[in-house]
Amino acid sequence: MGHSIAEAARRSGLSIDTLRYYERIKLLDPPERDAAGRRNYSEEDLAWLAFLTRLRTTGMPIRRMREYASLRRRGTASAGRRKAILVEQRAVVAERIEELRACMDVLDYKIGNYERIERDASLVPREATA
Amino acid sequence: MGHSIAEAARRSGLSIDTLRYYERIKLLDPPERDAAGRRNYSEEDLAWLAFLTRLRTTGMPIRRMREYASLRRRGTASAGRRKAILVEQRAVVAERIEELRACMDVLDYKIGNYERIERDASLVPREATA
DNA sequence: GGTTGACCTGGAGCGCACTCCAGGTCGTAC
DNA sequence: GTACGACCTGGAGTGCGCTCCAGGTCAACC
Repeated sequence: MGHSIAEAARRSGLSIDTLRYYERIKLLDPPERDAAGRRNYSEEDLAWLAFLTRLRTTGMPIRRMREYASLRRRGTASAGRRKAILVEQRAVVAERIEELRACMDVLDYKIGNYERIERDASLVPREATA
Repeated sequence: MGHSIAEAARRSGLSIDTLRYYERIKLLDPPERDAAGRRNYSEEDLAWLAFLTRLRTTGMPIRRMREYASLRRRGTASAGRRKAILVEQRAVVAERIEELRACMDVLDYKIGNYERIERDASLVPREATA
């Protein structure tokens, strides 16, 4: 019923190697194994994986994700600490978005400059041939 | 008149080591030197450096920045190629912002869950003592 | 029963972007 | 004239997040 590592990789967008690596470093709890010792990921495993990849996308370092993962293992008592981590990360993301927006403005300005150069370049011949 | 490496570092927010490293890998043209062989950064050097750090903030890999830097050295003829790089990077940034926004929604959802847990936790005792 | 292919393990290797270090040279302040 | 601090060089080292590899097991299909 569960999912092979190949399928978990496909669904999460991570490589098979990365899945095993995440398990080694305790980001992922070891999934069930079938009779032959092959990993068998549950839907819950995949949901957790999906959340991890979100955290990764926000730029959260693995160290911090491990901290979150270990708190999760401790159950409800750690909910406050976990929430604090997410709230902090939310602030990090908000700031990052602002940074990127500022950089985008600079890019737009520079791109505008290049467009002006192009217009000038196409103007000169026109004047020359007028 | 120029700026020492310490001051260039302070103004750019990079470390002295990073400035020398950028020069080694040809991101930065070698600045002037004073009589004693010490680097002397011009305003123009600092402006270029400021732009580089913007590109870095957008997540552009050094490899690509080097490409841009080398085009710049070739002068006006390379303007089209340089513009193309910036336009592409603009798209990268726009996409990244969208990704981050999506992740922020997930974070908000999760944070909301934790808040619900907190409310429930403070509700139970109230009911118990009622 | 042999081949194939997906999976397993432990461990080495890699690319990136720095960061640090040893050992040396200058110029200024005492 | 010497102590100090800022700078210099070439090269080694670091931390992160994977990624790859050798050598092996196992189940299924021909």
